[in-house]
Amino acid sequence: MTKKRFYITTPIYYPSAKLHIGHAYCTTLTDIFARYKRLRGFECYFLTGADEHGQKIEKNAALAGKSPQEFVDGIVEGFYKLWEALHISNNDFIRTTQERHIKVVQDIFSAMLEKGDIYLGKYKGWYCKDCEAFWTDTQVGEHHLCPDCGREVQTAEEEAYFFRTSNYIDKLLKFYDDNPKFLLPESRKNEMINTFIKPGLEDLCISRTSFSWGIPIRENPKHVIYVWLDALTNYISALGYDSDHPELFNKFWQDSECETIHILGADITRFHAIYWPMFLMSLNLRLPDREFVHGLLMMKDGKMSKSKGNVVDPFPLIERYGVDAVRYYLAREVTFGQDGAFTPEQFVERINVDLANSLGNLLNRTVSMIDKYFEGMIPAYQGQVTLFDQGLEEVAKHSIEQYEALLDDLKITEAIIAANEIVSSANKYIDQTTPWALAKDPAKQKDLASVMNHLANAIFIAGMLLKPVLVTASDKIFDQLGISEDLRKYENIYQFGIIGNVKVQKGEQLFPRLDQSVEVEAIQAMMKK
RNA sequence: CGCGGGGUAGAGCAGCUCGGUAGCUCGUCAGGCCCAUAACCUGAAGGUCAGUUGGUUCAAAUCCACUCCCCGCAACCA
Repeated sequence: MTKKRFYITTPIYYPSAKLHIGHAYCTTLTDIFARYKRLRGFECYFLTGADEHGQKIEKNAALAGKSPQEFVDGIVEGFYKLWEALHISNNDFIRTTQERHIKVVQDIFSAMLEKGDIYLGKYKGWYCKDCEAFWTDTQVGEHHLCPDCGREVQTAEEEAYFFRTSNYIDKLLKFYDDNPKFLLPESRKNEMINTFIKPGLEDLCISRTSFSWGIPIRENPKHVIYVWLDALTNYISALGYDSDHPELFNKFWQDSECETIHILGADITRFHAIYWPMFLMSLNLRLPDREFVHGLLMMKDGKMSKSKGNVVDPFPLIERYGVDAVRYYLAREVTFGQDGAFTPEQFVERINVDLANSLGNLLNRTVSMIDKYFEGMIPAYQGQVTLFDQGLEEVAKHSIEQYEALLDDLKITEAIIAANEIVSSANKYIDQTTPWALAKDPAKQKDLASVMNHLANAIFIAGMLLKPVLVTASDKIFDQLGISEDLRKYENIYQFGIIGNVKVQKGEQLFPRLDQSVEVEAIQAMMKK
């Protein structure tokens, strides 16, 4: 069942405005999974990117007095910076305006047209003359007003190409049945079937003539490809599908030994779970193994939106609290797969409780004691000496097992909780073994040595399990424990006691405790900007 | 009857898939410890799990039905 290679993707984000913490959420969680797989020695190809076409971009660019390309270039520059700040380890970044992508989309269109899966029809919708834009029923609302300019809209129709979904509905339903783990959480599958397929799936409109910022259709250049056939194709065009260099595509997409995983938000589930498999069927390509739908990070007063002025920009958070704290918060606070809310109070509390009080303080007190009692030298492992040694080792073993099973299943939040069990058990272990008392008794030196060794090893394991999240702090932990480069390998956590006979190197506090009221105010100030 | 998610101690959440002592973090109170980042450890108070609803069962937070309330989506805002 376990595959040896992984291909994991985020959606490609729309560069009509700056990214907010919701984008950071999705990308960070995907990154954690990619790093985890690589840490365990698997090849993992991680893709993210930008979806740069469409009317909204065309319009925003005009407003900014730029060409669409100049406009998106500027915004995408911000994407790069954010991913760099978050230490996102993507292997590639696809932009739908790149030549490598455009050609593939045009070829795919041609192939589907020839095959008869695409036909020319009429698109009917609400049209705003002033904005020269089509809108959907829900966008115009009961009063049929343009969501942009507020003027009244009229029904209108234009010539457009459609993808014939009827050819693939039965195949798709069978695919769902044959692959129960394709779409997770499972409730999403029912939603797809009940909401969209059962009532009668409409054909998908895939071209427009009302604007020009898009990939032109070769066979009929007054049309540009509209959204999803363009956007979804990124997952394979980035790998070199339909190019002179299909090596990555063969290795990470077509090879059944590679597990392909799309991470996406609930709002675009339909496109990924219904149309994308259909497109791939039409092209006779392999389908993704898993699509994982994550929840939305909401603000206390509802969904993040510019009009509410409650958008959280991740940059100042990273600047003030560090990349590890922000990544940790995103992964731990909200259960991956469910909706959650961002609040400054919870942000500060999470970091203080888990990172400062538990993990940071544990490292600090351990290193201090090793300094004090053994002149900085971690004693060698000598088996289970004190009454509590076995218990701690068992917790570590259990945590590792849990962590791996959960993370393999994309249960990232739960996996972190499993890793944290080692930390809290170690803190308790200190109180149980009372090393300061052992230190006063010459007959208890062996016990004391064992306690210090167990603590160092427990912290090593916790640090390793958290490494996909704490991209800089884990190495700082290992530095303080004096663990050499060649010992910093994931497989070493299976051998409790491997750390020993090395000199610790006390450093700065890993995560200084934050002042709740000061920091909450600071974050609130960031949100107002 | 559009679709989905949710209503569990003062706050924020887990548990519900596979029914059977209601768990975690913060806060509060009491104690311990002194290695440590006023951190760490122990204990206590506080909830009968939206519904003075119906059903299944020896037994329901957990399954079924109904009702009420909140949120998201509704065919380009992760």
